[in-house]
Amino acid sequence: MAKHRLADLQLAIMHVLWDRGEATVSDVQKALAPGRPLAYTTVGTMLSKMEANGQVTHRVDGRVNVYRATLPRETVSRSMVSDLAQRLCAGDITQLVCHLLDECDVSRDELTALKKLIRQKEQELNDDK
Amino acid sequence: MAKHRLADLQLAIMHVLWDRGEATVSDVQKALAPGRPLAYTTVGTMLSKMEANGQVTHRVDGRVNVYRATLPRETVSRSMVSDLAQRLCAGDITQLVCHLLDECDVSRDELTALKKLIRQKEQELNDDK
DNA sequence: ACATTTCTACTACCAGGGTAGGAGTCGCGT
DNA sequence: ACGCGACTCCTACCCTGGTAGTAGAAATGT
Repeated sequence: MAKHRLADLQLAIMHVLWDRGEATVSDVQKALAPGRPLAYTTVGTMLSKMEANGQVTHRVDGRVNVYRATLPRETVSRSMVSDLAQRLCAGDITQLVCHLLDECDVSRDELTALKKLIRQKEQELNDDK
Repeated sequence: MAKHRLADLQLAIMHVLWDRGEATVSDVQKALAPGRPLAYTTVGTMLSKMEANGQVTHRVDGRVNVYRATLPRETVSRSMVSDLAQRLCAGDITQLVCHLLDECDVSRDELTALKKLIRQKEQELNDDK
């Protein structure tokens, strides 16, 4: 599978696009503004570059461009996570999760959710074979 | 905590350094060669840049430079993982692990190891409060 | 009708990663 | 003594992300 490695700002923009389905430059700028105030043109430029990279497309609506992500969130997330897993610990998932649990403080609920997730995965393994 | 975001080649180099403790340019080059053949000077240049970034140091041994990572593997791993977690799903660990399990195919053993990990983490949570 | 806002499009610039060539040095084998 | 190989150092490029200014068009308010 292709590696969709998005940089910082690009990822932030994608999140906006994913959240709303479509967005204009100014939509994106406003959405990013708290925590990341950028010039209007900065956002526009980035969106153009991203279109050149094939990460987004736009359609014209009147005189504004409306952008849309070309890839679903899931695809990108998975790709980036597994990419990091490869580069960081040669695909050793256990180790990665270990770091994750160590670094961020996980709540009890999250742990419970994780356990459920794992059981589910085990189930799938059993079904497959 | 500081964000130690290492790029591709940088990470690959760090792995070599972490594995052997110390290494010369040619050590690194040779270690990288299968799968990533690079000019001797390329490796040297990168190492210099990394020294400028504070990621490695070197000591002089005779007429060769011997490089060493300034940060332990664990620190970098944790930092990069949690960094990605932030950027990708606003710190939602569960979701991240979910992607991880979906993308890479996990073995039964890994699942078992993960379960153990989680139980351990739950224990810690209990002890703390 | 004119000034103001709102957009797009184009251009520019810097930083950092990635890659490598050339110059000069030092030691070693023959 | 000399050439060769191994090294370091410096310089140079290209690409991409990130940031923004300027020009010009189009809608909008008054």
